[in-house]
Amino acid sequence: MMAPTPADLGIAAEIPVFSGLEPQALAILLGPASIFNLRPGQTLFRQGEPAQAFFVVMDGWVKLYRVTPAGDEAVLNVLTRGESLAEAVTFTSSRYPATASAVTPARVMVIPADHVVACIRQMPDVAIAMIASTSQHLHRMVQQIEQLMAQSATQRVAEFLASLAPRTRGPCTITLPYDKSLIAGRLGLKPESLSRVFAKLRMVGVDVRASNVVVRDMAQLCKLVACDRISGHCPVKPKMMCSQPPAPRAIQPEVKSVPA
Amino acid sequence: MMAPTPADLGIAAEIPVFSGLEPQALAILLGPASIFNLRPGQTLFRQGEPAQAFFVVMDGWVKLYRVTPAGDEAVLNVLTRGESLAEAVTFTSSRYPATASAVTPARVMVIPADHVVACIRQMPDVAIAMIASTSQHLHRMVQQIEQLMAQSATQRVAEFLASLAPRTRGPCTITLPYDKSLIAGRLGLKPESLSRVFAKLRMVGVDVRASNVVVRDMAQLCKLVACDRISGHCPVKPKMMCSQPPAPRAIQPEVKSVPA
DNA sequence: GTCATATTTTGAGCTGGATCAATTCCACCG
DNA sequence: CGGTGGAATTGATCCAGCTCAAAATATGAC
Repeated sequence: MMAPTPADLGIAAEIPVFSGLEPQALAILLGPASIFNLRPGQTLFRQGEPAQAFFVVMDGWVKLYRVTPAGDEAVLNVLTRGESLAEAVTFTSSRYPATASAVTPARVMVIPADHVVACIRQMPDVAIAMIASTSQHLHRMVQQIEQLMAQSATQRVAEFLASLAPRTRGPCTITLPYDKSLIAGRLGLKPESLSRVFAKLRMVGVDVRASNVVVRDMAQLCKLVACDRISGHCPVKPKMMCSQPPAPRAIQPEVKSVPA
Repeated sequence: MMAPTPADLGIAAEIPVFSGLEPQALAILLGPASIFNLRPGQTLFRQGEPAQAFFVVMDGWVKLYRVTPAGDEAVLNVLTRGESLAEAVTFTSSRYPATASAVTPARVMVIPADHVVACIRQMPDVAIAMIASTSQHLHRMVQQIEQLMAQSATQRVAEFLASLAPRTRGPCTITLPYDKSLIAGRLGLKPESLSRVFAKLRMVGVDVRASNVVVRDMAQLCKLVACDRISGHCPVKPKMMCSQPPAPRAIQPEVKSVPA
Protein backbone atom coordinates (compact mmCIF):
# COMPACT_ATOMS: atom_id res chain seq x y z
CA MET A 1 0.00 0.00 0.00
CA MET A 2 1.45 3.36 -1.00
CA ALA A 3 0.54 6.90 -2.01
CA PRO A 4 -0.50 7.46 -5.60
CA THR A 5 2.16 8.98 -7.83
CA PRO A 6 1.44 12.13 -9.82
CA ALA A 7 1.27 9.84 -12.83
CA ASP A 8 -1.53 7.90 -11.16
CA LEU A 9 -3.45 11.08 -10.52
CA GLY A 10 -2.98 12.04 -14.16
CA ILE A 11 -4.40 8.70 -15.22
CA ALA A 12 -7.29 9.05 -12.81
CA ALA A 13 -8.46 12.17 -14.62
CA GLU A 14 -9.04 10.06 -17.72
CA ILE A 15 -11.11 7.48 -15.93
CA PRO A 16 -14.87 7.22 -16.58
CA VAL A 17 -15.96 7.43 -12.96
CA PHE A 18 -14.18 10.76 -12.59
CA SER A 19 -15.01 12.18 -15.98
CA GLY A 20 -16.65 15.56 -15.92
CA LEU A 21 -15.01 16.60 -12.67
CA GLU A 22 -13.00 19.81 -12.40
CA PRO A 23 -9.30 19.16 -11.79
CA GLN A 24 -9.53 20.86 -8.40
CA ALA A 25 -12.50 18.79 -7.34
CA LEU A 26 -10.69 15.67 -8.43
CA ALA A 27 -7.60 16.64 -6.47
CA ILE A 28 -9.63 17.03 -3.31
CA LEU A 29 -11.53 13.80 -3.91
CA LEU A 30 -8.32 11.84 -4.39
CA GLY A 31 -6.49 13.48 -1.52
CA PRO A 32 -6.69 10.47 0.81
CA ALA A 33 -6.49 7.87 -1.96
CA SER A 34 -3.82 5.23 -1.89
CA ILE A 35 -2.58 2.46 -4.15
CA PHE A 36 -2.71 -1.27 -3.46
CA ASN A 37 -0.41 -3.71 -5.19
CA LEU A 38 -2.04 -7.10 -5.49
CA ARG A 39 -0.53 -10.39 -6.47
CA PRO A 40 -2.54 -12.90 -8.49
CA GLY A 41 -5.15 -14.52 -6.32
CA GLN A 42 -4.96 -11.85 -3.65
CA THR A 43 -8.29 -10.53 -2.44
CA LEU A 44 -9.31 -6.89 -2.45
CA PHE A 45 -12.49 -7.42 -0.45
CA ARG A 46 -14.86 -10.24 0.33
CA GLN A 47 -18.61 -10.42 0.04
CA GLY A 48 -20.19 -9.71 3.40
CA GLU A 49 -17.45 -7.40 4.65
CA PRO A 50 -18.48 -3.85 5.60
CA ALA A 51 -17.87 -1.57 2.62
CA GLN A 52 -15.41 1.10 3.64
CA ALA A 53 -13.87 2.12 0.37
CA PHE A 54 -14.32 1.96 -3.35
CA PHE A 55 -11.72 1.10 -5.93
CA VAL A 56 -10.34 1.92 -9.33
CA VAL A 57 -8.23 -0.61 -11.19
CA MET A 58 -5.05 1.08 -12.39
CA ASP A 59 -3.42 -1.96 -13.97
CA GLY A 60 -3.90 -5.69 -14.28
CA TRP A 61 -7.13 -7.66 -14.11
CA VAL A 62 -9.50 -8.01 -11.18
CA LYS A 63 -12.26 -10.58 -10.95
CA LEU A 64 -15.55 -9.69 -9.27
CA TYR A 65 -17.53 -12.75 -8.23
CA ARG A 66 -19.99 -14.35 -5.83
CA VAL A 67 -19.46 -17.60 -4.04
CA THR A 68 -22.70 -19.55 -4.04
CA PRO A 69 -23.99 -21.56 -1.09
CA ALA A 70 -22.99 -24.69 -3.02
CA GLY A 71 -19.42 -23.47 -3.36
CA ASP A 72 -19.42 -22.54 -7.05
CA GLU A 73 -18.36 -19.13 -8.10
CA ALA A 74 -20.44 -16.87 -10.32
CA VAL A 75 -18.28 -14.32 -12.10
CA LEU A 76 -19.98 -10.95 -12.29
CA ASN A 77 -17.29 -9.11 -14.15
CA VAL A 78 -13.60 -8.95 -14.88
CA LEU A 79 -12.19 -5.45 -14.67
CA THR A 80 -9.10 -3.72 -15.90
CA ARG A 81 -7.41 -0.34 -16.12
CA GLY A 82 -9.81 2.53 -15.69
CA GLU A 83 -12.73 0.53 -14.35
CA SER A 84 -14.19 1.12 -10.92
CA LEU A 85 -15.69 -1.24 -8.35
CA ALA A 86 -18.12 -0.89 -5.51
CA GLU A 87 -18.73 2.82 -5.71
CA ALA A 88 -22.41 2.54 -4.88
CA VAL A 89 -22.22 0.30 -1.81
CA THR A 90 -19.81 2.59 -0.07
CA PHE A 91 -22.62 5.09 0.40
CA THR A 92 -24.96 2.76 2.11
CA SER A 93 -22.54 1.84 4.85
CA SER A 94 -23.57 -1.71 4.20
CA ARG A 95 -21.64 -4.73 3.01
CA TYR A 96 -19.95 -5.71 -0.23
CA PRO A 97 -22.31 -7.97 -2.15
CA ALA A 98 -19.45 -9.76 -3.90
CA THR A 99 -15.79 -10.64 -3.65
CA ALA A 100 -13.00 -9.07 -5.70
CA SER A 101 -9.61 -10.59 -6.29
CA ALA A 102 -6.73 -10.07 -8.66
CA VAL A 103 -6.25 -12.55 -11.47
CA THR A 104 -2.98 -10.98 -12.59
CA PRO A 105 -0.59 -8.73 -10.70
CA ALA A 106 -2.69 -5.60 -10.26
CA ARG A 107 -2.52 -2.03 -9.03
CA VAL A 108 -5.70 -0.67 -7.52
CA MET A 109 -6.53 2.78 -6.20
CA VAL A 110 -8.45 2.82 -2.93
CA ILE A 111 -10.71 5.75 -2.06
CA PRO A 112 -12.13 5.77 1.49
CA ALA A 113 -15.92 5.90 1.61
CA ASP A 114 -16.36 8.44 4.36
CA HIS A 115 -14.20 10.89 2.48
CA VAL A 116 -16.31 10.56 -0.65
CA VAL A 117 -19.46 11.18 1.32
CA ALA A 118 -17.88 14.29 2.79
CA CYS A 119 -16.87 15.46 -0.68
CA ILE A 120 -20.41 15.11 -1.96
CA ARG A 121 -21.63 17.58 0.62
CA GLN A 122 -19.21 20.14 -0.77
CA MET A 123 -19.27 19.21 -4.42
CA PRO A 124 -22.52 17.95 -5.91
CA ASP A 125 -20.74 17.13 -9.15
CA VAL A 126 -19.04 14.28 -7.38
CA ALA A 127 -22.44 12.81 -6.65
CA ILE A 128 -23.48 13.08 -10.26
CA ALA A 129 -20.28 11.40 -11.37
CA MET A 130 -20.74 8.53 -8.94
CA ILE A 131 -24.34 8.00 -9.93
CA ALA A 132 -23.45 8.06 -13.60
CA SER A 133 -20.81 5.44 -13.06
CA THR A 134 -23.17 3.28 -11.04
CA SER A 135 -25.71 3.61 -13.77
CA GLN A 136 -23.20 2.16 -16.22
CA HIS A 137 -22.71 -0.81 -13.96
CA LEU A 138 -26.44 -1.35 -13.74
CA HIS A 139 -26.72 -1.22 -17.48
CA ARG A 140 -23.98 -3.77 -17.84
CA MET A 141 -25.69 -6.12 -15.39
CA VAL A 142 -28.95 -5.73 -17.25
CA GLN A 143 -27.20 -6.85 -20.39
CA GLN A 144 -25.61 -9.76 -18.58
CA ILE A 145 -28.97 -10.90 -17.26
CA GLU A 146 -30.43 -10.69 -20.73
CA GLN A 147 -27.53 -12.77 -22.03
CA LEU A 148 -28.00 -15.44 -19.41
CA MET A 149 -31.76 -15.58 -19.81
CA ALA A 150 -32.11 -15.46 -23.55
CA GLN A 151 -28.92 -16.28 -25.38
CA SER A 152 -27.17 -19.50 -26.28
CA ALA A 153 -23.58 -20.16 -25.32
CA THR A 154 -22.53 -19.46 -28.89
CA GLN A 155 -24.23 -16.09 -28.86
CA ARG A 156 -22.63 -15.11 -25.58
CA VAL A 157 -19.19 -16.04 -26.83
CA ALA A 158 -19.76 -14.19 -30.09
CA GLU A 159 -20.90 -11.11 -28.20
CA PHE A 160 -17.88 -11.34 -25.95
CA LEU A 161 -15.51 -11.53 -28.90
CA ALA A 162 -17.29 -8.66 -30.59
CA SER A 163 -16.91 -6.55 -27.45
CA LEU A 164 -13.15 -7.03 -27.65
CA ALA A 165 -12.87 -5.99 -31.26
CA PRO A 166 -13.02 -2.58 -32.91
CA ARG A 167 -16.34 -1.87 -34.58
CA THR A 168 -15.20 -2.84 -38.02
CA ARG A 169 -16.85 -5.11 -40.54
CA GLY A 170 -14.18 -7.06 -42.39
CA PRO A 171 -11.46 -9.29 -40.94
CA CYS A 172 -9.94 -8.68 -37.54
CA THR A 173 -7.46 -10.07 -35.05
CA ILE A 174 -8.28 -10.19 -31.35
CA THR A 175 -6.24 -11.14 -28.30
CA LEU A 176 -8.07 -12.87 -25.47
CA PRO A 177 -7.45 -10.76 -22.38
CA TYR A 178 -7.28 -13.56 -19.79
CA ASP A 179 -7.54 -17.31 -19.16
CA LYS A 180 -10.11 -19.26 -21.08
CA SER A 181 -11.43 -20.77 -17.91
CA LEU A 182 -12.06 -17.28 -16.58
CA ILE A 183 -13.72 -16.27 -19.82
CA ALA A 184 -15.93 -19.32 -19.48
CA GLY A 185 -16.90 -18.32 -15.95
CA ARG A 186 -17.59 -14.77 -17.04
CA LEU A 187 -20.00 -16.11 -19.67
CA GLY A 188 -21.70 -18.61 -17.38
CA LEU A 189 -20.13 -21.63 -19.06
CA LYS A 190 -17.89 -24.51 -18.10
CA PRO A 191 -14.42 -24.41 -19.71
CA GLU A 192 -15.22 -27.53 -21.72
CA SER A 193 -18.25 -25.86 -23.22
CA LEU A 194 -16.31 -22.74 -24.14
CA SER A 195 -13.78 -24.91 -25.87
CA ARG A 196 -16.48 -26.60 -27.90
CA VAL A 197 -18.04 -23.27 -28.82
CA PHE A 198 -14.69 -22.10 -30.14
CA ALA A 199 -14.52 -25.28 -32.16
CA LYS A 200 -17.95 -24.58 -33.62
CA LEU A 201 -17.05 -20.98 -34.39
CA ARG A 202 -14.21 -22.22 -36.54
CA MET A 203 -16.90 -23.23 -39.01
CA VAL A 204 -17.88 -19.60 -39.49
CA GLY A 205 -14.39 -18.27 -39.96
CA VAL A 206 -13.32 -17.63 -36.38
CA ASP A 207 -9.98 -19.17 -35.64
CA VAL A 208 -8.84 -19.45 -32.03
CA ARG A 209 -5.20 -20.35 -31.44
CA ALA A 210 -4.09 -20.02 -27.84
CA SER A 211 -5.10 -16.47 -26.97
CA ASN A 212 -5.07 -15.21 -30.54
CA VAL A 213 -8.35 -15.03 -32.38
CA VAL A 214 -8.55 -14.36 -36.08
CA VAL A 215 -11.99 -13.41 -37.34
CA ARG A 216 -12.52 -13.68 -41.08
CA ASP A 217 -15.54 -11.38 -41.08
CA MET A 218 -16.69 -9.35 -38.09
CA ALA A 219 -20.06 -8.64 -39.70
CA GLN A 220 -20.79 -12.34 -39.73
CA LEU A 221 -19.78 -12.68 -36.11
CA CYS A 222 -22.12 -9.88 -35.13
CA LYS A 223 -24.97 -11.43 -37.03
CA LEU A 224 -24.49 -14.50 -34.85
CA VAL A 225 -25.19 -12.44 -31.77
CA ALA A 226 -28.63 -11.56 -33.01
CA CYS A 227 -29.38 -15.03 -34.25
CA ASP A 228 -27.48 -18.23 -33.53
CA ARG A 229 -27.66 -19.88 -36.96
CA ILE A 230 -25.09 -22.48 -36.05
CA SER A 231 -27.22 -24.35 -33.58
CA GLY A 232 -30.24 -23.42 -35.65
CA HIS A 233 -31.69 -21.06 -33.06
CA CYS A 234 -34.11 -18.26 -33.59
CA PRO A 235 -35.05 -17.79 -37.29
CA VAL A 236 -36.66 -14.58 -36.04
CA LYS A 237 -39.65 -15.64 -34.04
CA PRO A 238 -42.93 -13.84 -34.65
CA LYS A 239 -43.59 -13.48 -30.89
CA MET A 240 -45.86 -11.00 -29.15
CA MET A 241 -48.02 -8.46 -30.88
CA CYS A 242 -45.12 -6.67 -32.49
CA SER A 243 -47.30 -5.99 -35.46
CA GLN A 244 -50.91 -5.20 -34.59
CA PRO A 245 -53.17 -8.23 -34.50
CA PRO A 246 -56.31 -7.74 -32.43
CA ALA A 247 -55.46 -4.64 -30.40
CA PRO A 248 -58.41 -2.30 -30.64
CA ARG A 249 -57.24 -1.11 -27.23
CA ALA A 250 -57.78 2.62 -26.72
CA ILE A 251 -55.54 5.23 -28.23
CA GLN A 252 -52.43 4.79 -26.10
CA PRO A 253 -52.51 7.95 -23.93
CA GLU A 254 -48.95 8.09 -25.13
CA VAL A 255 -46.63 8.31 -22.22
CA LYS A 256 -44.54 11.00 -23.78
CA SER A 257 -42.32 11.97 -20.99
CA VAL A 258 -42.53 15.08 -18.92
CA PRO A 259 -41.71 18.41 -20.53
CA ALA A 260 -38.50 19.96 -19.31
CA MET B 1 -51.82 12.01 -15.40
CA MET B 2 -52.65 14.05 -12.34
CA ALA B 3 -51.12 15.78 -9.38
CA PRO B 4 -50.26 13.62 -6.39
CA THR B 5 -52.70 13.80 -3.50
CA PRO B 6 -51.51 14.66 0.00
CA ALA B 7 -52.01 10.98 0.76
CA ASP B 8 -49.56 10.09 -1.98
CA LEU B 9 -47.02 12.45 -0.55
CA GLY B 10 -47.49 10.86 2.84
CA ILE B 11 -46.89 7.43 1.36
CA ALA B 12 -43.82 8.69 -0.45
CA ALA B 13 -42.19 9.54 2.85
CA GLU B 14 -42.28 5.84 3.76
CA ILE B 15 -40.64 4.74 0.55
CA PRO B 16 -37.09 3.35 0.56
CA VAL B 17 -35.72 5.65 -2.11
CA PHE B 18 -36.75 8.67 -0.06
CA SER B 19 -35.92 7.33 3.34
CA GLY B 20 -33.63 9.49 5.38
CA LEU B 21 -34.77 12.70 3.74
CA GLU B 22 -36.05 15.60 5.79
CA PRO B 23 -39.76 16.28 5.20
CA GLN B 24 -38.91 19.70 3.76
CA ALA B 25 -36.35 18.28 1.38
CA LEU B 26 -38.85 15.67 0.31
CA ALA B 27 -41.52 18.29 -0.29
CA ILE B 28 -39.21 20.22 -2.58
CA LEU B 29 -38.07 17.11 -4.38
CA LEU B 30 -41.63 16.01 -5.05
CA GLY B 31 -42.86 19.46 -6.01
CA PRO B 32 -43.13 18.76 -9.72
CA ALA B 33 -44.03 15.10 -9.32
CA SER B 34 -47.19 13.75 -10.90
CA ILE B 35 -49.14 10.52 -10.89
CA PHE B 36 -49.76 8.23 -13.86
CA ASN B 37 -52.61 5.79 -13.96
CA LEU B 38 -51.73 2.80 -16.09
CA ARG B 39 -53.94 0.06 -17.38
CA PRO B 40 -52.64 -3.49 -17.65
CA GLY B 41 -50.27 -3.76 -20.56
CA GLN B 42 -49.70 -0.04 -20.83
CA THR B 43 -46.10 1.04 -21.13
CA LEU B 44 -44.34 3.48 -18.83
CA PHE B 45 -41.19 3.75 -20.92
CA ARG B 46 -39.39 1.75 -23.56
CA GLN B 47 -35.81 0.67 -23.76
CA GLY B 48 -33.87 3.06 -25.94
CA GLU B 49 -35.98 6.13 -25.16
CA PRO B 50 -34.16 9.10 -23.63
CA ALA B 51 -34.51 8.93 -19.85
CA GLN B 52 -36.23 12.06 -18.65
CA ALA B 53 -37.83 10.96 -15.43
CA PHE B 54 -37.71 8.31 -12.76
CA PHE B 55 -40.62 6.51 -11.18
CA VAL B 56 -42.04 5.16 -7.97
CA VAL B 57 -44.77 2.52 -8.05
CA MET B 58 -47.61 3.61 -5.78
CA ASP B 59 -49.92 0.69 -6.46
CA GLY B 60 -50.23 -2.34 -8.68
CA TRP B 61 -47.47 -4.30 -10.39
CA VAL B 62 -45.03 -3.10 -13.01
CA LYS B 63 -42.84 -5.37 -15.10
CA LEU B 64 -39.32 -4.29 -16.05
CA TYR B 65 -37.95 -6.23 -19.00
CA ARG B 66 -35.69 -6.30 -22.04
CA VAL B 67 -36.73 -7.38 -25.47
CA THR B 68 -33.96 -9.43 -27.01
CA PRO B 69 -32.88 -9.19 -30.64
CA ALA B 70 -34.64 -12.52 -31.18
CA GLY B 71 -37.89 -11.14 -29.83
CA ASP B 72 -37.99 -12.91 -26.47
CA GLU B 73 -38.44 -10.92 -23.34
CA ALA B 74 -36.10 -11.17 -20.37
CA VAL B 75 -37.82 -10.06 -17.17
CA LEU B 76 -35.48 -8.08 -14.96
CA ASN B 77 -37.86 -7.43 -12.12
CA VAL B 78 -41.49 -7.05 -11.17
CA LEU B 79 -42.13 -4.08 -8.93
CA THR B 80 -44.89 -3.00 -6.62
CA ARG B 81 -45.85 -0.34 -4.11
CA GLY B 82 -42.90 1.55 -2.77
CA GLU B 83 -40.36 0.37 -5.31
CA SER B 84 -38.57 2.76 -7.63
CA LEU B 85 -37.39 2.44 -11.21
CA ALA B 86 -34.75 4.06 -13.32
CA GLU B 87 -33.40 6.50 -10.78
CA ALA B 88 -29.81 6.07 -11.89
CA VAL B 89 -30.25 6.50 -15.64
CA THR B 90 -31.98 9.79 -15.26
CA PHE B 91 -28.69 11.35 -14.18
CA THR B 92 -26.75 10.30 -17.18
CA SER B 93 -29.10 11.94 -19.66
CA SER B 94 -28.87 8.70 -21.55
CA ARG B 95 -31.47 6.12 -22.50
CA TYR B 96 -33.57 3.64 -20.59
CA PRO B 97 -31.86 0.26 -20.80
CA ALA B 98 -35.14 -1.63 -20.42
CA THR B 99 -38.88 -1.34 -20.90
CA ALA B 100 -41.43 -0.98 -18.10
CA SER B 101 -45.09 -1.79 -18.38
CA ALA B 102 -47.97 -2.38 -16.04
CA VAL B 103 -49.17 -5.94 -15.50
CA THR B 104 -52.13 -4.87 -13.37
CA PRO B 105 -53.84 -1.52 -13.12
CA ALA B 106 -51.13 0.63 -11.57
CA ARG B 107 -50.47 4.06 -10.16
CA VAL B 108 -46.97 5.40 -10.67
CA MET B 109 -45.37 8.61 -9.47
CA VAL B 110 -43.23 10.40 -12.05
CA ILE B 111 -40.36 12.64 -10.98
CA PRO B 112 -38.71 14.70 -13.73
CA ALA B 113 -34.98 14.10 -14.01
CA ASP B 114 -33.81 17.65 -14.46
CA HIS B 115 -35.57 18.65 -11.28
CA VAL B 116 -33.81 15.94 -9.30
CA VAL B 117 -30.46 17.04 -10.63
CA ALA B 118 -31.26 20.59 -9.59
CA CYS B 119 -32.26 19.37 -6.13
CA ILE B 120 -28.97 17.57 -5.68
CA ARG B 121 -27.09 20.79 -6.11
CA GLN B 122 -29.02 22.26 -3.19
CA MET B 123 -29.45 19.15 -1.05
CA PRO B 124 -26.65 16.59 -1.02
CA ASP B 125 -28.81 14.21 1.01
CA VAL B 126 -30.90 13.66 -2.06
CA ALA B 127 -27.82 12.38 -3.84
CA ILE B 128 -27.04 9.98 -1.02
CA ALA B 129 -30.58 8.69 -1.05
CA MET B 130 -30.53 8.11 -4.78
CA ILE B 131 -27.20 6.33 -4.67
CA ALA B 132 -28.33 4.16 -1.80
CA SER B 133 -31.40 3.14 -3.71
CA THR B 134 -29.39 2.42 -6.83
CA SER B 135 -27.05 0.34 -4.77
CA GLN B 136 -29.98 -1.81 -3.68
CA HIS B 137 -30.89 -2.38 -7.29
CA LEU B 138 -27.35 -3.40 -8.09
CA HIS B 139 -27.34 -5.81 -5.22
CA ARG B 140 -30.55 -7.35 -6.43
CA MET B 141 -29.17 -7.79 -9.93
CA VAL B 142 -26.06 -9.39 -8.54
CA GLN B 143 -28.23 -11.93 -6.80
CA GLN B 144 -30.22 -12.52 -9.92
CA ILE B 145 -27.07 -13.16 -11.94
CA GLU B 146 -25.89 -15.60 -9.32
CA GLN B 147 -29.23 -17.37 -9.51
CA LEU B 148 -29.11 -17.67 -13.27
CA MET B 149 -25.50 -18.79 -13.36
CA ALA B 150 -25.40 -21.23 -10.51
CA GLN B 151 -28.82 -22.42 -9.44
CA SER B 152 -31.25 -24.97 -10.77
CA ALA B 153 -34.82 -24.09 -11.62
CA THR B 154 -35.93 -25.74 -8.40
CA GLN B 155 -33.58 -23.63 -6.34
CA ARG B 156 -34.69 -20.42 -8.00
CA VAL B 157 -38.32 -21.23 -7.37
CA ALA B 158 -37.61 -22.16 -3.76
CA GLU B 159 -35.74 -18.92 -3.25
CA PHE B 160 -38.56 -16.97 -4.82
CA LEU B 161 -41.12 -18.58 -2.52
CA ALA B 162 -38.89 -17.99 0.47
CA SER B 163 -38.61 -14.32 -0.45
CA LEU B 164 -42.39 -14.02 -0.29
CA ALA B 165 -42.70 -15.59 3.13
CA PRO B 166 -41.97 -14.22 6.57
CA ARG B 167 -38.68 -15.46 7.98
CA THR B 168 -40.20 -18.22 10.02
CA ARG B 169 -39.24 -21.86 10.27
CA GLY B 170 -42.36 -23.96 10.63
CA PRO B 171 -45.40 -24.09 8.32
CA CYS B 172 -46.51 -21.10 6.31
CA THR B 173 -49.06 -19.96 3.75
CA ILE B 174 -48.04 -17.76 0.84
CA THR B 175 -50.02 -16.04 -1.89
CA LEU B 176 -48.41 -15.77 -5.30
CA PRO B 177 -48.37 -12.09 -6.19
CA TYR B 178 -48.94 -12.38 -9.95
CA ASP B 179 -49.42 -14.72 -12.89
CA LYS B 180 -47.46 -17.92 -12.96
CA SER B 181 -46.28 -17.17 -16.46
CA LEU B 182 -44.83 -13.90 -15.22
CA ILE B 183 -43.22 -15.64 -12.27
CA ALA B 184 -41.69 -18.07 -14.74
CA GLY B 185 -40.27 -15.23 -16.80
CA ARG B 186 -38.91 -13.51 -13.73
CA LEU B 187 -37.05 -16.71 -12.86
CA GLY B 188 -35.77 -17.33 -16.35
CA LEU B 189 -38.05 -20.32 -16.95
CA LYS B 190 -40.79 -21.31 -19.34
CA PRO B 191 -44.25 -21.59 -17.77
CA GLU B 192 -44.26 -25.33 -18.41
CA SER B 193 -41.07 -25.74 -16.46
CA LEU B 194 -42.36 -23.71 -13.55
CA SER B 195 -45.40 -25.94 -13.46
CA ARG B 196 -43.23 -29.03 -13.30
CA VAL B 197 -41.09 -27.54 -10.55
CA PHE B 198 -44.20 -26.90 -8.49
CA ALA B 199 -45.18 -30.51 -9.05
CA LYS B 200 -41.78 -31.65 -7.81
CA LEU B 201 -41.97 -29.38 -4.79
CA ARG B 202 -45.14 -31.13 -3.74
CA MET B 203 -42.89 -34.04 -2.80
CA VAL B 204 -41.21 -31.94 -0.15
CA GLY B 205 -44.35 -30.56 1.40
CA VAL B 206 -45.00 -27.52 -0.75
CA ASP B 207 -48.55 -27.47 -2.01
CA VAL B 208 -49.46 -25.05 -4.79
CA ARG B 209 -53.16 -24.58 -5.53
CA ALA B 210 -53.94 -21.71 -7.87
CA SER B 211 -52.16 -18.77 -6.28
CA ASN B 212 -52.15 -20.23 -2.80
CA VAL B 213 -49.05 -21.97 -1.58
CA VAL B 214 -48.97 -23.97 1.60
CA VAL B 215 -45.50 -24.82 2.87
CA ARG B 216 -45.29 -27.59 5.43
CA ASP B 217 -41.87 -26.52 6.69
CA MET B 218 -40.12 -23.30 5.68
CA ALA B 219 -36.81 -24.52 7.05
CA GLN B 220 -36.87 -27.38 4.58
CA LEU B 221 -37.69 -25.04 1.73
CA CYS B 222 -34.75 -22.83 2.63
CA LYS B 223 -32.43 -25.81 2.79
CA LEU B 224 -33.40 -26.50 -0.81
CA VAL B 225 -32.08 -23.11 -1.85
CA ALA B 226 -28.63 -24.02 -0.63
CA CYS B 227 -28.72 -27.51 -2.04
CA ASP B 228 -31.19 -28.96 -4.53
CA ARG B 229 -31.60 -32.47 -3.16
CA ILE B 230 -34.61 -33.17 -5.28
CA SER B 231 -32.83 -33.28 -8.59
CA GLY B 232 -29.85 -34.71 -6.79
CA HIS B 233 -27.82 -31.57 -7.28
CA CYS B 234 -24.91 -30.45 -5.24
CA PRO B 235 -24.36 -32.84 -2.27
CA VAL B 236 -22.05 -30.06 -1.13
CA LYS B 237 -19.30 -30.15 -3.66
CA PRO B 238 -15.83 -30.34 -2.23
CA LYS B 239 -14.67 -27.49 -4.53
CA MET B 240 -11.76 -25.32 -3.58
CA MET B 241 -9.96 -25.93 -0.34
CA CYS B 242 -12.94 -25.05 1.75
CA SER B 243 -12.99 -28.08 3.98
CA GLN B 244 -12.32 -31.80 4.41
CA PRO B 245 -12.35 -33.78 1.17
CA PRO B 246 -14.15 -37.08 1.85
CA ALA B 247 -17.26 -35.83 3.63
CA PRO B 248 -19.09 -38.86 5.05
CA ARG B 249 -21.99 -38.01 2.76
CA ALA B 250 -25.26 -38.62 4.56
CA ILE B 251 -27.78 -41.22 3.55
CA GLN B 252 -28.94 -39.91 0.14
CA PRO B 253 -32.75 -39.92 0.34
CA GLU B 254 -32.56 -41.45 -3.18
CA VAL B 255 -35.20 -39.58 -5.08
CA LYS B 256 -34.63 -40.78 -8.60
CA SER B 257 -36.92 -39.20 -11.13
CA VAL B 258 -40.49 -40.29 -11.45
CA PRO B 259 -40.85 -43.95 -12.40
CA ALA B 260 -43.15 -44.31 -15.36
C1' DG C 1 17.19 -28.96 -23.01
C1' DT C 2 13.83 -32.31 -19.19
C1' DC C 3 10.52 -32.93 -16.17
C1' DA C 4 6.52 -31.47 -13.44
C1' DT C 5 2.32 -28.87 -13.23
C1' DA C 6 -1.56 -26.44 -14.95
C1' DT C 7 -4.42 -25.29 -18.63
C1' DT C 8 -7.05 -26.68 -22.62
C1' DT C 9 -9.05 -29.91 -25.72
C1' DT C 10 -11.49 -34.04 -26.93
C1' DG C 11 -14.61 -37.99 -26.21
C1' DA C 12 -18.77 -40.31 -24.49
C1' DG C 13 -22.83 -40.12 -22.18
C1' DC C 14 -26.43 -37.91 -19.29
C1' DT C 15 -30.03 -34.69 -18.01
C1' DG C 16 -32.47 -30.32 -16.97
C1' DG C 17 -35.16 -27.54 -19.10
C1' DA C 18 -37.08 -26.28 -23.70
C1' DT C 19 -40.35 -27.33 -27.29
C1' DC C 20 -44.55 -28.81 -29.35
C1' DA C 21 -48.98 -30.38 -28.70
C1' DA C 22 -52.98 -31.61 -26.22
C1' DT C 23 -55.93 -31.22 -22.47
C1' DT C 24 -57.86 -29.37 -18.29
C1' DC C 25 -58.83 -25.63 -15.34
C1' DC C 26 -60.95 -21.38 -14.19
C1' DA C 27 -62.67 -16.54 -14.41
C1' DC C 28 -65.77 -14.00 -16.52
C1' DC C 29 -70.00 -12.84 -19.18
C1' DG C 30 -74.42 -13.00 -21.29
C1' DC D 1 -76.54 -21.93 -16.16
C1' DG D 2 -73.49 -23.07 -20.14
C1' DG D 3 -70.12 -21.12 -23.20
C1' DT D 4 -65.72 -18.82 -24.33
C1' DG D 5 -60.82 -17.60 -24.07
C1' DG D 6 -56.79 -17.25 -21.59
C1' DA D 7 -53.99 -19.55 -18.08
C1' DA D 8 -52.12 -23.69 -16.21
C1' DT D 9 -51.05 -28.53 -16.30
C1' DT D 10 -49.54 -32.76 -18.49
C1' DG D 11 -47.28 -35.75 -21.87
C1' DA D 12 -43.75 -36.88 -25.22
C1' DT D 13 -39.58 -35.77 -27.20
C1' DC D 14 -35.34 -33.20 -28.10
C1' DC D 15 -30.91 -31.04 -27.48
C1' DA D 16 -27.54 -27.59 -25.38
C1' DG D 17 -24.61 -27.67 -22.05
C1' DC D 18 -22.90 -30.35 -17.97
C1' DT D 19 -20.19 -34.28 -16.05
C1' DC D 20 -16.64 -37.47 -15.85
C1' DA D 21 -12.54 -39.08 -17.77
C1' DA D 22 -8.56 -39.04 -20.52
C1' DA D 23 -5.38 -37.11 -23.77
C1' DA D 24 -2.91 -33.24 -25.50
C1' DT D 25 -0.86 -29.00 -25.10
C1' DA D 26 1.14 -25.02 -22.83
C1' DT D 27 3.90 -23.04 -18.90
C1' DG D 28 7.48 -22.83 -15.81
C1' DA D 29 11.38 -24.43 -12.82
C1' DC D 30 15.76 -25.94 -12.95
